[in-house]
Formats: sequence, structure tokens, C-alpha cells
Amino acid sequence: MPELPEVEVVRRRLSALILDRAITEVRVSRANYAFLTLPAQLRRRLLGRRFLEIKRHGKYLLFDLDDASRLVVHLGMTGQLITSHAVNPRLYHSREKAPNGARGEFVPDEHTHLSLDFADRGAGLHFRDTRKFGKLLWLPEGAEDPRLTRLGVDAREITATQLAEASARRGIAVKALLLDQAVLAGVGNIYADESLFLARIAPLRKAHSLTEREVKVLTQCIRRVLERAIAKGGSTIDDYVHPDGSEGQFQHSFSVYGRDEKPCRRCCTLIKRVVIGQRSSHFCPNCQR
DNA sequence: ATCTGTCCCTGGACGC
DNA sequence: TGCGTCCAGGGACAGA
Repeated sequence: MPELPEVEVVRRRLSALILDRAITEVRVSRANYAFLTLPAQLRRRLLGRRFLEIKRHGKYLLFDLDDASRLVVHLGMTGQLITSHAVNPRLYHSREKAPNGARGEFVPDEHTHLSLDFADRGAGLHFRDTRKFGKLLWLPEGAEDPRLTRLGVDAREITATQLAEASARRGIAVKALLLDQAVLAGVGNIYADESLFLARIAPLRKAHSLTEREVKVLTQCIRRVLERAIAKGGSTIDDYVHPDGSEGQFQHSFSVYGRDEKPCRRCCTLIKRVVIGQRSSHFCPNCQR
């Protein structure tokens, strides 16, 4: 489940690989839930262009093209952006074996929705997404999309003032507030749980019940957790891999996420799991108040 | 304006 | 072994 750190790592690594290379071929799958821009149009818009820069806002990747249009990509739950050199069993359907054993090229399968070739015959790029919660959208020059305009400040840059302002008038659980992309963009289930643990705040606390001090601490903890995760290449749990097929390592540093019924790393109390806003939340009942 | 519940999708876990 | 059922989750949307 790619969140801000995973998307940022993909952004950085892809930037080093695909910028300023002319797109010579575009292969698209049949229209499906992931295509906000229809496959044929997407192909037409990308063919012959080159990417000048990759930006990110929250969990969205923004690929700026040389005609001032833009390709918007969201990885959803299971989206992957990988080069044709990527090797990892996570890139294949469970029924299949990785072609050519461990050292093959990536072979597009039924979950590969977009593939790009580049002029210099270096690595190609593939977008793969089994559950199709990811999104592909092409925007002409200057065009806006509510998906992007509705986003709050990028979570790496959230300030205590902004978080305080948002929480003051919200009666929802603080965990649900952190997941609200209109408040701060990029935090998902993993990093919301990890941030709240670090800040020692219980996820079920009402947002407007937080003290000024707590909001300040939470702000710092969100930023700290995100930076640590980026430094470790993000978290690989089910599907997330780097563009070259390698894996993130932050999953080994989780304090609470996915650790229900395991002892808290701080106090040994068993980590609990509750459902907040249809999402599972993990916390230490002793450390987090 | 804010909040809650439902839905999209598919592989994996689990029970029988 | 093989089937059915449930669950995970980001975000859009409908309805309260």
C-alpha cells in the first residue's frame, strides 16, 4: 500500500532513469477501472513526448511532459512502476513463475496496464496494478483536476499551525483526520498508526480534544516517521517494490502497524487492533493516551 | 460543512 | 485438493 514515502522513493528513482528520453512506443491494456483517460487517448498523448520532471503531491505522481501536459499516476493499493529490468517474484501473478528464473526481464502480464519504450533502448517503464485501485490520468496544459486541487498540504511539510486548525473543528478520531487527504496529503494507514505511536496519542482520541502541545508533537512525529521511511526506501509488505524491483526496508521498523497481539517495543503491553473509519488501526493501549 | 457507509478490485487466508 | 467466503485498503460518492 504505497503512501507518501513509497511514492517519494519511486519519484526519486524514476527521475534518475526516465527523464529527457523520448517515448518511442506506448502499449496499453484494455480500458479498465484504472484508466481515467482512455487507453487509446493516453497512448496518443504520450507517444513521441518526453518527461521533463516528476513531481509528487501526497500519493500522486505528476509526470510533466515536454508539451506542458501532464501524466498523473496514483498507485492505489497495489500499483507498481517498474523498469523492464526489474526482477522480483512480487511482480508476477502467483500462478506464474518469474520468467527465465531469477534473472529475466520483466514480462508484462494481464495486470500491466501501461508500458513505455524509450529512444535510447535503455530500460522501459511499466505500470502494473492487480487491484486497479491505481489511477492513470492525462491532463492538458493548465488543466486542473479535483483529485489534485482538493488535496491538503503535502504531509512532509505540514506545520503544527495547519494541523491545529484542521483538528480544532473536527469531531472525528485523530486517526481518521490523519487519513483525510484534504487535510494533509500522503499519510495512509501505516504511517498514521506509526506517527500516533511515536506521538503517544491514542488513535480514537477526538481530533478537537488534542492539546496544543499534542498537536505540536504529532506534527513533528508525522514528519519524522515519513523521513525515516523515505530513508529506508519505504515499506514493502505485499506489492510495493522500487522501480528496479528491489524492496523497501521500513517494514522491519514498524512499532505498531500489523503488530496486533505482539508486545509493544517500548513497554511490552500487547498491541491492540481496532477499526476506525473502516480501516484497521494498531496502537499500544499503555503508551498511547 | 461534516460525517458515515458503500462500493470499486483481486489475491490470499481460512474453514470445511 | 477444491471450493466458498471473507478481508485488505485509497478514495469517490451518496445520503444523513
